[in-house]
Amino acid sequence: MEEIKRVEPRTLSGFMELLPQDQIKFNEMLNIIKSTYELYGFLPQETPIIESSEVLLAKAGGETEKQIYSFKKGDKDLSLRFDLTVPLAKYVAAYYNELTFPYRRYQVGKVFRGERAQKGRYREFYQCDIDIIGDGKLSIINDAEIPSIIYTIFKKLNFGPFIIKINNRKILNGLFDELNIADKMKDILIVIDKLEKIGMEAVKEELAKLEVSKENIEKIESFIKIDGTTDEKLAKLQALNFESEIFKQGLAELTEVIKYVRLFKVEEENFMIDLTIARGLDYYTGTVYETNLVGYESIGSVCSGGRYENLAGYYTKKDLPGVGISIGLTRLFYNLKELGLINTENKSISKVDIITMGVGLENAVEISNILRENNISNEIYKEDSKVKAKFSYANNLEIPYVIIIGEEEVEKNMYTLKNMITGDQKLVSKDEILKELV
RNA sequence: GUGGAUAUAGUUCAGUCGGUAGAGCGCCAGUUUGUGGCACUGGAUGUCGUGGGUUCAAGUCCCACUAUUCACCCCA
Repeated sequence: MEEIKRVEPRTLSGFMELLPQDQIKFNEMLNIIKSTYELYGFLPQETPIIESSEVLLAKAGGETEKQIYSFKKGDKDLSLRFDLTVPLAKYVAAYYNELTFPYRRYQVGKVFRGERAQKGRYREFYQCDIDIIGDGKLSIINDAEIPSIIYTIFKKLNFGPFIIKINNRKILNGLFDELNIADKMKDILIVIDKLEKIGMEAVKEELAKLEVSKENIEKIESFIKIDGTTDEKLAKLQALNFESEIFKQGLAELTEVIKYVRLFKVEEENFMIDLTIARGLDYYTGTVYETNLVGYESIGSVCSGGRYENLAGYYTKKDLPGVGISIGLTRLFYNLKELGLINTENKSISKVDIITMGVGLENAVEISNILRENNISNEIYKEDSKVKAKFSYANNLEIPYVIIIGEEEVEKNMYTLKNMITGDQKLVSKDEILKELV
């Protein structure tokens, strides 16, 4: 006999693979997210995992380009999508004439980033995106609807308290205008974004490294330290009396967003204004969001997004403003599991396992069909194994009911229904089984 | 890309001063041939990541490689 060279069955670093009990839970979360998106009327959208590099890298550069998975097939330069926003931009530009605006779509899928894998950070991960794209204009009220969707999802996911942090980039831009340091804005925002992680002192040190004057550092500090209730923060921002037009506009937008967030019934304890969130991504131009799980801030934002003024500028002349968010489900799932917040009690999908004792396979198929017609998931154990093994199968997979069919049952045209949790069993008819299980 | 750590059974890990390998869980069998979980009894399982070096002797010490992992950068 030829010897088979065995290969170690390993999975690449940075790629999540789950056992069935975890996958069941993961899919439940996925379903909650998708169904909630649809509850808000968002349309489903799919785009290819592979795109032409030219299309995908149209607006990229820097980090994105370094992290993207690219390869050649023949003479074609191809890349794996690294987010769902760029494919959305391409899609909207390509089908502009066939879409109805404002275009509200959701897309859930895997994206790829070739960076060093790390705790909760994967090279392949799920993003669950929603975006609302306007044709030329898009009401600010859309920016208030987004937190309401996040709110509904995290309420349904039921992993404990969470808080949606809301800010507006224009307020920050206005501040930098006011301080005459708009040229360093991008670097400063990256530093401010790290506040929660490294603390105020370290932020001040980093700002000093960027050659921000002492006076301006103090102003930035007192600005991001603005505290109080949501309404108090708005009032304090107003009281700054900044001349900057962009600041005034940002504040007006934020005020409007807060008003409608309340109208959308997001509870006061589940949202706040956080003047420090800026997001590294440079395409956000207005409202920005981050969501944290209260008590588990260290895992970072589990859902972020914001408003961008021009989605598809690299693909079309059309002016397409949008607002959207993305839930990083792979990271969220990983962190929740690490924290023990995921209870993976379901090891199987079947509610019933049908076991035969030498005879009765025909009866088994028949009752299996009937159960399925009544929407009861079930399976037949078909292997010629010992009785013990048959029951162990149901037990290991924690299938709650077993139907046993043997000589006695076939003769009487009855079934033994066993409850695997209590251990009780009884001889019953088809009708009684349905009555018990439906 | 930069810096640290780790690699032993299916899995989680122990292995002292260098002296040819262990535990829990899981798996298999039995107590129980129409009954799983619990309990008890028994059993199987290893190129000690790969290659080289030191040594009478290496899982253990040294070197290289590979893989994994944590942090930084950046981000979900």
